[in-house]
Amino acid sequence: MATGRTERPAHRGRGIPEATVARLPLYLRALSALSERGVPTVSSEELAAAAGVNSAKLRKDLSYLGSYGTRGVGYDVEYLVYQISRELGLTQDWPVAIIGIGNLGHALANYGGFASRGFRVAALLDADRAVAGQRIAGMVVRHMDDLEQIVRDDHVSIGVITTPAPAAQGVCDRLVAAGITSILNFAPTVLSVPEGVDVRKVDLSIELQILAFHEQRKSTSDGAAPNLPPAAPGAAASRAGDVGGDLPEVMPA
Amino acid sequence: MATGRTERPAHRGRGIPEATVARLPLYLRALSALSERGVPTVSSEELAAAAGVNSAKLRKDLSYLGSYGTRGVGYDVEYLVYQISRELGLTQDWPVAIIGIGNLGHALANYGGFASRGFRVAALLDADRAVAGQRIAGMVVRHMDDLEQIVRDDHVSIGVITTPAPAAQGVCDRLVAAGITSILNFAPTVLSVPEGVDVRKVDLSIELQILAFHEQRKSTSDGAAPNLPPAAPGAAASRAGDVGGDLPEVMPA
DNA sequence: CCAGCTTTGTGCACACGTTCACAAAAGCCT
DNA sequence: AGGCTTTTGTGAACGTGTGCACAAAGCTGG
Repeated sequence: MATGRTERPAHRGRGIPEATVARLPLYLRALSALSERGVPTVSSEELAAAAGVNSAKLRKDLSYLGSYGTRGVGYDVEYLVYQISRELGLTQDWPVAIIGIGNLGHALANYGGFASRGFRVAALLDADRAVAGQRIAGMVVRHMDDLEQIVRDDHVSIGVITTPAPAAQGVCDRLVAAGITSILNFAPTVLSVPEGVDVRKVDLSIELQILAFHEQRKSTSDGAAPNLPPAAPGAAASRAGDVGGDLPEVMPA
Repeated sequence: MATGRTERPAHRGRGIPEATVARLPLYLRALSALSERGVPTVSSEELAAAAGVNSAKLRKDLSYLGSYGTRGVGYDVEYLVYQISRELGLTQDWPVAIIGIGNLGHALANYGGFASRGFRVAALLDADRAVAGQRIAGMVVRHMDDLEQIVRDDHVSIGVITTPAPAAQGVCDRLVAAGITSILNFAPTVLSVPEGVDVRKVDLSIELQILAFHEQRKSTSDGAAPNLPPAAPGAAASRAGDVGGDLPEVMPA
């Protein structure tokens, strides 16, 4: 969505659909597991099951990468691991900086899943001078003042923001100014960035709210009557007067 | 996707598109900020900017909830906060259990964002008896043995899995057996669940890989030549023999 | 009470994503 | 060598999501 290349005819040649890109890591993980078990080849049906998608989708996804795979046999596991890794850019090193060493930043610094697949935690930073200087996961936490220098010297290419929400935009701006063009944001805020910078968001609270929505649906449709009379259309207008009233408690009655 | 109601004509009446549901929490957050600043009304243009979406999309999203909003004026902030909250099911209490108190589970237990909006951490569980019994975030960690009883007694409705990957499916199965139908999974595994159970996945490693993909694109299209000669079609077949070779290092040459 | 301005709600067209279903390719067995 | 089986790769139909553009609705000022 942030990647608005002007001239993209379709997805012929080098254009892989965004939805496909988002699934490649899933396939890669399943393939890695097969590889470790020494499985030499896998069919689209088996791999799809392992990745939790349907097989037609998997085949179409893989077809964007090229015509790997052998009809009547399946896909060579090792070869496909390599092709997907290369496509995702995992054959190179991606130094990552984590900014904001609170509970979450601390956990991420220690998180094993980070280290695998070319992602290397190159630096930990915090704005609090009491935190900077501490050793975490074998690294010394640096102070925010050194951000620009660290990005430059360590060739940091991805910034992970785990600060409190109010600080996130400021940190983001500094990262962008320092040349970072890929940001993973854990702070519950919308970050605004210039064209060409990719931001991905991980938001716990949003995920829970989506779950709650579906959960509510389940319980209201199973037996209990939907807890709202459709509230005559036009109610918004007739009610627009009582601004400032504590509607949340009043309306539902 | 998991919600496969047989008869859903379109989105008239009570059917809100999934994409819209995913954005409602965003709007809600923006609205809450406005509410705290005492702003009484907001236009679709302003709210859209605050939520980082375009205004037509926002209006269409809100129109699924009903015809709140007043032409020529905008939306009443408080009223809309309430309507979205109700639609998402946030007017009720959602007790959450966190299973797996490692780095991440520990961080989540202390995470403030959890507590807001009706989500309440009702229990922390771990399979390790050395962890069970510890006090974290003011709660005593319970042992996995008590899972079923805790779910029942505390009316837990959402399970958060923060165990290592190999343990996740087993925990998931026990949660489902105990009656949980909403799961937030942080373990890097595909969980298989019966129909009717919703699973949402938060996967750090996948997000990083997607960023890496785009980052790679940026650098290869800026100047440097694409680092692969298209590798004659049919190569997969001719190469299918050398299984077991360390292709990853060999192929790129 | 009317004219003009603002802003919502939505019909429509288009883009993107998913799934079906099948021809083409490859291996295998007799 | 030829037919049978398996499985890929993809054309085509369908469904979902996005964005434009505008009519309808409401407010305000004269």
